Amino acid sequence: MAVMTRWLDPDEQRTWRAYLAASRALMDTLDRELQRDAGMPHAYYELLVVLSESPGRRLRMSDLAEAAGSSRSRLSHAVARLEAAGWVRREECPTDRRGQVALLTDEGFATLAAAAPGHVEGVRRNLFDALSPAQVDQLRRISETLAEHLTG
Amino acid sequence: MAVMTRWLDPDEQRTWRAYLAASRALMDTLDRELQRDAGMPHAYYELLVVLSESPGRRLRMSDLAEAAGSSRSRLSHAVARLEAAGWVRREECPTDRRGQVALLTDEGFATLAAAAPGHVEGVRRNLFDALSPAQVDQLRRISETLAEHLTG
DNA sequence: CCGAAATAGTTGAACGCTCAACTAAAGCGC
DNA sequence: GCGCTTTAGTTGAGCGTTCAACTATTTCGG
Repeated sequence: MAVMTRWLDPDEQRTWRAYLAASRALMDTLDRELQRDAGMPHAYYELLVVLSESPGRRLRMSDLAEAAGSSRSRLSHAVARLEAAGWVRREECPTDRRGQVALLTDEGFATLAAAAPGHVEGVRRNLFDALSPAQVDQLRRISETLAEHLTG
Repeated sequence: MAVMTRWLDPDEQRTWRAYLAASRALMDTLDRELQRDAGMPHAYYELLVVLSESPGRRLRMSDLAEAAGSSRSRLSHAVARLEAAGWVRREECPTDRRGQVALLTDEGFATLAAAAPGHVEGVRRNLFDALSPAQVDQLRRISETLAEHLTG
């Protein structure tokens, strides 16, 4: 059964290629800055942010994985690294003996607090400074739609 | 010298988090699909696309790196893999004895041709189908601005 | 020309992610 | 209560990327 491929039209092509170039450049830049200034990749920074905003600075592994859009395996490996760095600790979950709770340490919080200003500056410089307020609004709507479409 | 951090306002926060969630979900999905259907990550697919569109299906390593937004090191490793898979060959550059030319093989072209319809469908399903034509246009302008801002 | 600096590309180690396989504990059906 | 299935999380192998160090060639200043 030969189904015709709906190829991308020229506008879609341009959009897709520009999107790829921009998002790769943006994430590469932020990742490099964060690695240089805080000694961690952006994905780890995000985990610390989520933990820092959770009540008691702690979260079940599954909840942390979901909040960060991470697979369980990825999170296990990541938390192992973060624990080795002294930024996160694991504790047994009191209500489910299968469970583990990841907990941001004071040292982890301090590291995050030290890294945050530089990182926010980076996000500003590399993303928001280049866009008009209207474009920021458009990007928010587009991203929320896509996130919903992809994960919801 | 204490410089106040220009923190993100709530709208920027929302935008940034939605963008992160969406772009990660999108690339993860496309990467998984391409790995499953074509046995290669998205980054390698992009390299084959660039080569397939170049005159003689060949490009200097540096030019390929730039066209794909890749570091030289990344490209060296990638081309080594692609060569082992039989999809790319390396040749000496006739005009510069330091240089190498990467060349898409017939087998590489066939693999790309086989993978393309499924991948394009994936891009459509996961990206364009969720957006209105106006949003596609907005995303194109935003991405082109950002790509320019980040690399230009 | 000649030496210094720039450019092209590769390499290996360290690290992060994916995938599949695994252990252990809940939950569910009857 | 007793299996069966589902859920929580970990593990190790394999792969892709980064970074710094390295070789080889070319370019440029004088």
